[in-house]
Amino acid sequence: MEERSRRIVGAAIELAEQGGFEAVRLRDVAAQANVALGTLYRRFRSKEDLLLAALELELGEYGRRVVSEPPRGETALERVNGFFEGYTDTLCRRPNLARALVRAIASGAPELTLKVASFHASTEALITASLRGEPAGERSAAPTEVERRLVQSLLLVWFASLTGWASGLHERSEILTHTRSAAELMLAGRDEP
Amino acid sequence: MEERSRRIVGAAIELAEQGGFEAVRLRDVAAQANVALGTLYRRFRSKEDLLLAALELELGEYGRRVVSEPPRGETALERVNGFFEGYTDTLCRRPNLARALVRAIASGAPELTLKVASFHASTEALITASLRGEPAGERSAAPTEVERRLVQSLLLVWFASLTGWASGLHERSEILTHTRSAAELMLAGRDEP
DNA sequence: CCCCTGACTGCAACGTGTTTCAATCAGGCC
DNA sequence: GGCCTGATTGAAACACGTTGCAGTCAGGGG
Repeated sequence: MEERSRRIVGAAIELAEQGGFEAVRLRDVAAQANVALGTLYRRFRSKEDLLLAALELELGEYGRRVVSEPPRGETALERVNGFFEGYTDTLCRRPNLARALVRAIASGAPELTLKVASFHASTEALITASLRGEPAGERSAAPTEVERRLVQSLLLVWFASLTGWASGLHERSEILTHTRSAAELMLAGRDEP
Repeated sequence: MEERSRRIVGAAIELAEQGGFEAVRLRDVAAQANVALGTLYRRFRSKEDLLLAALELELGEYGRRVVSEPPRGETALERVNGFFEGYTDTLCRRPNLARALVRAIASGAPELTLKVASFHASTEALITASLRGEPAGERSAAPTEVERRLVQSLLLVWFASLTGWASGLHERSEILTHTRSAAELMLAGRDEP
């Protein structure tokens, strides 16, 4: 990402961290990034688009680490739980920011579809890697049908629970409770290689 | 619901049906319901609140039917699938409207927390009734721990997939594919009474 | 019948996301 | 150096959710 864009995203992150979604007033973002409003709109299609870029920035680093070195653990269940724990913590460490980002990704604005899809896709890759306990990459085997369904279901549970937390439905800890409990139900009695 | 409120919600539904979330301009809603804008705001706290009321109106009838007479089927899996099929069809029959309602419920506006929680709670009751194949009510036994987790996970999968559909991530049919596949994974090998 | 209260109305105003536009600037190319 | 192109700026304007307010109305209690 180019320096000017990074500055804009950085400003958005700072504002979101302090006051959540509503505090990210685009005039303020532009001002804080020393940029005209028009420039912001040349680089980001909307407020949600900007926050989605922030989301990638926030989780990208962690994601790259997991791809090359998935969580350790004896069983698939432990590894998957470990992954979600780290992923969720990374995101939710700064709650105001996290809520703002989640709100953006859940907003359903049609111009975001592609970016949201790619976020989901890369999260699925991370879950798959954790499930298997081996790095993701060109050389890893394509997921089996069961793996795909499992991973998809886990992603959906995690994501719905995350948005539930973001809108005040439950505590942060329940994001993991929900995900864990789904993982247990689906992995019960499944063989380990 | 009082007649005037119903008229307002009705107007919102009509507009949403035609042009989705953005077409629900509150000035238009008020005009079409023959009501002043202030009246609308006396009765609904926000646009999302109004659409949430519309959601209840849309699904309430179907929900009441399911509570008293859950889907038939030999296995829990069949019954649960049957429920989600009906529930999803009822909602998604008018796609523009459905997308608008889903967008409202997923918006994460803090003033909606209570209503959203109650929507989730009643949906959980419907899933539980379908799982068991018996009517819900005062007299039914409290759910076991496993039932609770199962139902919760299914709700989350369905809900996340619904919002995914609403924001253009995938086809309507995949909402059921996802839910079914999670249900199969979680119900595999579970005993039937 | 009169009054009181609470809802309703019409309208103006505000805030913020988004768009537009003319003027300016920067940097590569001749 | 002069020029062309595309990005940037500053500022104004628009759309729509939301709020505030002064005036009106309805209907129930005295």
